[in-house]
Amino acid sequence: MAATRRVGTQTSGTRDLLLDCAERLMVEEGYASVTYRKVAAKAGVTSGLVQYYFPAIDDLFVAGIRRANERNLRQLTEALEARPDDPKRVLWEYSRDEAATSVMLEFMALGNHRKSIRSEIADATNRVREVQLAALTSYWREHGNGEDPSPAAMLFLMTGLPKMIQLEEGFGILAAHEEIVALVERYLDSGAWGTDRGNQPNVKAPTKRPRSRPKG
Amino acid sequence: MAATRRVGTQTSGTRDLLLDCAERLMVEEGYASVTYRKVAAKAGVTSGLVQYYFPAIDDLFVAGIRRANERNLRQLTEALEARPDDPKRVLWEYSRDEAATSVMLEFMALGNHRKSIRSEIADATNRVREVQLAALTSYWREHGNGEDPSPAAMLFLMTGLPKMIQLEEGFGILAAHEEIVALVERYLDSGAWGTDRGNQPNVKAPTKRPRSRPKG
DNA sequence: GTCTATACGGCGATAGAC
DNA sequence: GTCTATCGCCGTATAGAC
Repeated sequence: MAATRRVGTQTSGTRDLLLDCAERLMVEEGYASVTYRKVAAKAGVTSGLVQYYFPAIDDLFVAGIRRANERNLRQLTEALEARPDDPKRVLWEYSRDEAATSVMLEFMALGNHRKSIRSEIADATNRVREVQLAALTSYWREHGNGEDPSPAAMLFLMTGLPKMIQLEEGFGILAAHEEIVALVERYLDSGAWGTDRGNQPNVKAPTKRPRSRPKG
Repeated sequence: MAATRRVGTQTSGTRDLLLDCAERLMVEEGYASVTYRKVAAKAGVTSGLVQYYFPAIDDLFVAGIRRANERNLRQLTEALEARPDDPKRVLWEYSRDEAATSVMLEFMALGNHRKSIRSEIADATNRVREVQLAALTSYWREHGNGEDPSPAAMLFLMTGLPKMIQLEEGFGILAAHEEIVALVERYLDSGAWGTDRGNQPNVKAPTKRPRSRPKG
């Protein structure tokens, strides 16, 4: 509601500038440093002006989540289209991107007790999930063998495990993360869950995961 | 360091009272409501007195994490001793406890940008993990068949999946949570990962998971 | 050792001046 | 559209009463 509000001209460069500054502050110092006063200082304006565009501080976060999610959706779609032969590997690698996950975890932490942010994250996640599930499902219809986990379960594993691993690693929690990763990658390489073709592990992709997805 | 500080007599009832009030505030309203002034009001003392026992607000959280972790460790040990025939099921059910997980997630959110809290959580988690891994490992030595995931990997799955599920559910993220749960429980019932005995799914435990572990 | 009183700067939010 | 002034709450520091 308030989140949808758009103050100023639609072409307002100021608004985008403020979002850029807020996003950089968030990445560099965490959400606790995203305050009206600090965003204003970074953008070279007064804090009142920031409040003009984002009447409540959560409006700023919600707008940031939306913008970042649009970026992610675009990138995900491209990655899926570029590699239609193995969507589950695409999702696994997509979810293992560190920058994007750390920002998502940051937002989740922030949303833990801020209703408007929490539901914005749910919406964003569900939109991404829709695309992911569609890709897995259509692949499953052609190649699935009826015994393995369903597309929805596969999706949870391919996207949930990397997030859990990164969450724990960020805290310094010891766990068999490398072993889990190796386990999944062996599974992906085996071509399981879609067995009518050999499913070579990599046509051209290296064995290393990407590390450079934009941080939003 | 500052966290180790102990002001007042060791038997100070005031200190424990303050920790109780802080914990209740945390559960009822979230960590954002755990402030010197609110804890003091709840305990019927001045905020200065709270500061006397916990010079920085994070000291209060750290002390709370420690106390809660001791409770959890005690309960986990009892549960493992009561059911030595299937430690992985004990860990699965232990990790599916909602109250304990939600408080842990609360602390993780809090620790996301508070160094002293983050490392206290890591310590607490690793201490619990040590006990869990020891139980799984000794079971694995007697019953394992050498092909399935290692004890450490099994531990990550049995404890990590429930946390991920609860994290997502708390946000309203749609995912195949029920299917994953069913999948794991079918796996547990099958007696896999320790196949020399039939491993009846339940000797006396009901199929429902516990819901009442103390919230720390 | 325990506890109170007070002050300071930073925060989100609001009302209103230009 | 832009910016200022002000409010109440926050964590923290300190001085001192009992």
